[in-house]
Amino acid sequence: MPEADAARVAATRDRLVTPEEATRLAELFRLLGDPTRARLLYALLEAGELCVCDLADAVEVTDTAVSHALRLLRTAGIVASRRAGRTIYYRLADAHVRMLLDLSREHLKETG
Amino acid sequence: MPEADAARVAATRDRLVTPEEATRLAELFRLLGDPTRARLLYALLEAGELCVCDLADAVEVTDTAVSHALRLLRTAGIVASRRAGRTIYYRLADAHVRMLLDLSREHLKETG
DNA sequence: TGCACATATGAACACCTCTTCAGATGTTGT
DNA sequence: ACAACATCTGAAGAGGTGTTCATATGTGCA
Repeated sequence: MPEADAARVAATRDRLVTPEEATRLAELFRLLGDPTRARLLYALLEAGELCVCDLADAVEVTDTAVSHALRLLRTAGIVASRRAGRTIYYRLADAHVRMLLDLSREHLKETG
Repeated sequence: MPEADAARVAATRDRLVTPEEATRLAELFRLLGDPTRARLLYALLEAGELCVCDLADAVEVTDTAVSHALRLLRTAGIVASRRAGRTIYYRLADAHVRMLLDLSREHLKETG
């Protein structure tokens, strides 16, 4: 039996996905897996920051539906918000989300 | 109907993914957004290749459920299969899928 | 050919999700 | 304080989804 390589062992353990983690990952994907929410997110990817009414306009759904959708995305940490007077601006929460959206677009482009 | 920043909305809508593309992207994410399917995919990410019965064992669901899940993933081009006798081995379809699964894990790790 | 095995399929049902409607909350300007 | 505005919230119904059960297909071996 070869000697244990601590770094490699740690790296290997990192790769293991527990049922709980998989469930949380599924939850993340599930939130992206709705046409309205997906369009909202890609709108934010392009625009950087938009308020609810602009998002409703861009995606062509009622502001109520947008508000409901954004609440799910916000509580999941996928988007973040900032208040300016009575309007509230939303943006993608972090670089990982942006990369995720970009990468999946690549996938679609190359696989048809 | 709330007021909207017309110029910004127009500029965003121009570069925006089309509703059709967003719908297809949502469809992709939706398929990843189920605990059973997610666990199957991450099992394949680790193992490389597994047959239906091994997947059922690993994820602890009936092989019928696995078969149903794999059909969705297969017709969507997320997994590919190979027959060896009466057993059928499944694997992730391409590098994009692998990157998508990896990247989302990163997101979860860093955002808690 | 006949049997056991691995996987696939179709229908049915319980469960969840998204949208809509009506109304509430919080903010700005007069 | 009031009215107009932007956003949020809760409830309810239509529609979609995943699992299960029973059965079918296809493969290898005797």
